Amino acid sequence: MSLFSGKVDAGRRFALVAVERGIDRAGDDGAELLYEIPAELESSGSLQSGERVDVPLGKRKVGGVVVASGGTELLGDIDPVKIRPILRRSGAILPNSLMELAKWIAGYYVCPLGMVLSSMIPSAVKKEIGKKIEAVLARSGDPRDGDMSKALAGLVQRVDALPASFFPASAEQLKLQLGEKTLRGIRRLIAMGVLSEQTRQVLRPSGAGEIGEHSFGGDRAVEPSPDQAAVLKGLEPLVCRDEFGVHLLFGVTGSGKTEVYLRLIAAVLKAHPDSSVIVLVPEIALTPQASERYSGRFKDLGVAVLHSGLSASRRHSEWMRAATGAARVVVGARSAVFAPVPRLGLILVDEEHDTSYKQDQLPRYHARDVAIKRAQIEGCSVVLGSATPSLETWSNAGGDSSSRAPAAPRGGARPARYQLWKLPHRVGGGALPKVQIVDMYRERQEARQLGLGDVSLLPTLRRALHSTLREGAQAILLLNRRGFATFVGCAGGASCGWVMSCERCDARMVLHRDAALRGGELLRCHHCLSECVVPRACPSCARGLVRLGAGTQRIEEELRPLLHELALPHEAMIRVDRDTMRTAQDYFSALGAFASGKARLLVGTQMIAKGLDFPGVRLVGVVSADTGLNMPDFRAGERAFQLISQVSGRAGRADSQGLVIIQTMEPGNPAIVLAAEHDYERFAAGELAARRAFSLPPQTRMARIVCRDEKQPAARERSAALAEWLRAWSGRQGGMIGVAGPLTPPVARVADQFRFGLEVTGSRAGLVQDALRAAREAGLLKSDAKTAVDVDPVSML
DNA sequence: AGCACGCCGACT
DNA sequence: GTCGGCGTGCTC
Repeated sequence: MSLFSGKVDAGRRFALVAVERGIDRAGDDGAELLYEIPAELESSGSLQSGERVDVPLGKRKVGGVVVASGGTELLGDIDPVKIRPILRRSGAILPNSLMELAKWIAGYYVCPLGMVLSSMIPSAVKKEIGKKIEAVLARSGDPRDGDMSKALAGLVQRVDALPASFFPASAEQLKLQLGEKTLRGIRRLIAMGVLSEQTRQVLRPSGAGEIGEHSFGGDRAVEPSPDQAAVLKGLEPLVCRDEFGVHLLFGVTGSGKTEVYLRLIAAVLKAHPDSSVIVLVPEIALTPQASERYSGRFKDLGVAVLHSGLSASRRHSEWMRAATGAARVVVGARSAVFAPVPRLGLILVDEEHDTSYKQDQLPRYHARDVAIKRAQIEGCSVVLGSATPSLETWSNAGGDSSSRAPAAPRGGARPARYQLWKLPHRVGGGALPKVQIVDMYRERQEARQLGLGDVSLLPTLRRALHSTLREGAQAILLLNRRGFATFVGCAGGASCGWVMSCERCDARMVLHRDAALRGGELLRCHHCLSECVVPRACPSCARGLVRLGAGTQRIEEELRPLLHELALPHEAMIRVDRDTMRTAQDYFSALGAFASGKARLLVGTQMIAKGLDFPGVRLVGVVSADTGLNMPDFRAGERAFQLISQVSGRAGRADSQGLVIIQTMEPGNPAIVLAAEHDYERFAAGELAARRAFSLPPQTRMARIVCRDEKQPAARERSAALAEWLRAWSGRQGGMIGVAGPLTPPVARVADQFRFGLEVTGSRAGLVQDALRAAREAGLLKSDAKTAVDVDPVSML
């Protein structure tokens, strides 16, 4: 250290950087690392909090985000020789509001800050994909003297006549603008010093991305229905007011929620000309159809669409358009909640109940709750929309008026109950579809008597399908199960009992029969994705095998003869599930074929239940409403209700009334009966009463901790130790926290990892937070490969 | 996440 | 003796 070190240190600048790796030093939430800012890095302005930088970490270079910058006061007790310099600023920058949001997410969802920040910025932006260096020309000085031809002098004059904003421009652009045939004159001007050569960075998006961008102008503002007008009259002034507020738009399928969204967006953008609006939709609903409505209506204000079908460079450019305010409407799935708009005017969360808003990897955030927190930070409104709101949202909106207990606010937001707005009727007076429940026990007997054998499509659905297709209308069949058969076992039944299960998971393997396999069969584990061939006979007793439990492939096979009978081509039926829809493009083209009428029958999993609006659909069949209903998850009933309601809503829009046929083994189950009666409110009231009786969410708040280990005892012991510690902690706090576990999950082993779960519950989110924070600070709890912390889980499996 | 350091079993 | 197993902890 030099004699002048004091003096030298005084000028040195340092930055705290949250690096992208999973550094989660327990206790003091100082997971950030200190780096020195080289003076030359700040020659073009000082380094601000929120800027993305590259820093050295060990022997590697990693990305990170500056959390704070300052002088020697940041040094603290860190050994100064360890401090290394920041390598580069990448240019991307997160506004302060997003930095604050990131810190909240890191705390609330138990995740290192660096990881949260990393997931806020799309990888295409981090990798700077599509960024090109382009040579450009700028107007620089007067011509050096010397003899100049008349023509050249004229060219200089014409260059000077161009508006200053035209520069910098590429030589090619300038040539076109000046009407020159060649670049010769321009080259002369460069040589004379009239123009100077520079470089600039441009974003050149390439590849897929046209989806949803060809604005046909197909959308036109329609006169609002009386329902819509009433909601808009009340809601518009509230969302235009510059303050935090949460609203639930509860509208039946086909009630025109989107038109309300569009008008709210227009109102906010008009009231605040510097603001932008974020629209969140479930990934699967982000179709060209849907995004076109936004692009069409707000063409002039700029619409950025972020969906999984985008090329990386397109994603980068869309993100930048949102960041610069070039696009004032941002439409996207979950992660679009982090769109770095300069000023946020409103967030819309469509299909608010959709579980795809919850990220199932770190950080395990819920985009709806993050949206609410962001709106609170930025002082704007959130409008949640759904025909089947999550019970969390419904109770926060006071929809369940029988509840006396004040609802806990989501995500630790300050206690602001949501305002409830209803759209109880379909637009144009269209009727909700007629729903018929089919008792599968009864109809299976009928099917056998008719000589149909063991089929999945029972007589009533079969007849309805036949007449619908014969009359030229379209039909949708839902079965929320992929593959051909979910059960492959010994034909000997109970006398042998052998079942084909996965070697690495405690789960049965699913039989797939794929066109890609040339009619061949394959067993696949849906948990670890391993595959194997089907044994010729039972390996235990050499008897034959049975294939039970139908999936979408079996339905497809059962339908082939029907298509044949109706002289419909092979392409008239499309199967839509994760096996056939590998890319967003597959999905878009399938929907295109159905929209054009080329396809008449759509068979699929829940992928087909969301956001599609095809007026030609007259029949919707739910092949088995019981799939999912028997899941060991307290939300199974809620899920089933939502799925049946959503898919039913696809039937009979516009003028014709639709028919929905629901096949079930439990024709009396409230989730099914009330979905058939389109009675969300009664379903919610009953379900909430049950949740209260069992102290389940939304009555309480929950966090789930899953310990994993390839050795079963190790997983159990870690889980038990954590449970014991949490119970002791809770005891010291007066027993405010409930701890259940270690619990064996329904699938106790996945990919040779044994799992044990804990459920931490409390009457308020803050209590659960306190418990998690205490465990984290005691060094017992950190999110890593062996421990998963899931706050407000949406799935208990 | 990498990648070091470090403390116990089978080899030249 | 030493080579190397992968458990634990650090990276400014």
